[in-house]
Amino acid sequence: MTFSEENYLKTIYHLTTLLDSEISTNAIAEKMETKASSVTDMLKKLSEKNLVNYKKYQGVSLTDKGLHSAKMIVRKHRLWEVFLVDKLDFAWDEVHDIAEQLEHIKSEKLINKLDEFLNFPTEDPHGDPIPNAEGMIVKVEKQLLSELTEKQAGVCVGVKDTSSEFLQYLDKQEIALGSKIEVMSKESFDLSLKIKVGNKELMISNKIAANLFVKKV
Amino acid sequence: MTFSEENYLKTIYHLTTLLDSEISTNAIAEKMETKASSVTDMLKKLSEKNLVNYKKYQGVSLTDKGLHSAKMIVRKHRLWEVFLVDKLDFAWDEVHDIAEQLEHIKSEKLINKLDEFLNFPTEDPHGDPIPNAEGMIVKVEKQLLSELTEKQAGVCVGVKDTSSEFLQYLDKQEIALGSKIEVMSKESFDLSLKIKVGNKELMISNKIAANLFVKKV
DNA sequence: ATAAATTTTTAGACAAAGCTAAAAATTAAA
DNA sequence: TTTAATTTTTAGCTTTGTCTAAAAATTTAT
Ligand SMILES: [Mn+2]
Ligand SMILES: [Mn+2]
Ligand SMILES: [Mn+2]
Ligand SMILES: [Mn+2]
Repeated sequence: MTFSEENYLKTIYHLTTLLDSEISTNAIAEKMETKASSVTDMLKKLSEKNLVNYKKYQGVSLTDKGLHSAKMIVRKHRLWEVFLVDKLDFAWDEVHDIAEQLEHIKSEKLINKLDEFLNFPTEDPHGDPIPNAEGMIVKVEKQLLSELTEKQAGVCVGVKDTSSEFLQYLDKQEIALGSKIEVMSKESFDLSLKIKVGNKELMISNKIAANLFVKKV
Repeated sequence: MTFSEENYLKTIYHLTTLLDSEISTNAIAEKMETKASSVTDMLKKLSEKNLVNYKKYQGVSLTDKGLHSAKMIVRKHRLWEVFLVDKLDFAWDEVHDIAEQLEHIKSEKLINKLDEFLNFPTEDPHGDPIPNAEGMIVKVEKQLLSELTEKQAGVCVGVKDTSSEFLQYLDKQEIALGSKIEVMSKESFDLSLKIKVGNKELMISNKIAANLFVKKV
């Protein structure tokens, strides 16, 4: 499988986890910053290899084989991110681009030994689940901070947006995975929140809250 | 730089360390198991980018820029090999193919952090030197076991042939980097050797001896 | 239900990197 | 020093993945 094929499969997989339905050509093109015509070409190729179910004009979905391949790529991506953060001491906002390259290294033995070396982590540095060697994923129940109501509290367990800007904002506010966050009050006008992290209080916009996953406590 | 360009540079570098002179198109083609015509195409491209000095029909050599790039690729290859053996517990005959992939990952920060994580090794699992971040190489004086005469002894410090077959043969005979090897006698007819490793004596062909580097003691 | 807007596919081109076959240059042999 | 053998380059073709522009299908609006 080429890097390009792998990137398409991964994109289709990610889009599927957001909207569980047939994925449109345009959605793929937008996410991959490429042209719809290129996507169509690739969908034909992936369909030929039985990695996707594709009927023209009807969108596309992953076959069992395609789903498994996609999960193995995601597994590699996230395990390498754990390696970079835990072992090489990278910050959580620096690892994605490198993992985009490392996820294409082909060696089952390598990834399984890496998994063992890292002590079989179930989540990556951004709180995303890591599929195991069989493709099984441990689902952690979590919700967006923006869904909590006043006086509710939760532990930060993940981020939706993984951009450097957002992650660095969280660093600046000393919000990390594991931080306990309490909703002090909610402004009905713009849905902004006053929250308490540790013993500090701060105001965050709804946009921030809608990109932080918490587990209610 | 593409994977392909990097592989050509690395090959030219390796050939240069063997025969310090202009490298021929055919030599490159043979080593890379490709066609001479493909090599010519690539040499033009590398020359255009000022990575090699190329005059047609006159062979090729690396420019300073090309030499540095080649060394950085070799550095990555060998550091990843150390990682695989020391941290992930791979055998020394299993790591080359994986390192062939990993050497193309682009991130200076990654390779320098890996270097630190591994404690700045100067040699890879096969005894080959690892260029530092500036491209400097610590040369260890070593010679082939086949060059020793009767009664001389040395410590095994490297292998010339790094094929799985050869490395596994050494494993079977319990010869590893660091093993002390003593030449008991040498057969003048075929240059085969009777050697002592640890407290075991064994016979080895000249071909074996000509692929083992030792440091005289 | 028809027209307009949007999405998706097709057709045709291009760059990268490889190949084969033929031509040109160099090197070795007679 | 010619001729023969070898090496290297050129010319032309193929595949992969991309693009633009135009055509076709689908969806939305009137
Ligand atoms: Mn990532
Ligand atoms: Mn991640
Ligand atoms: Mn190697
Ligand atoms: Mn090596």
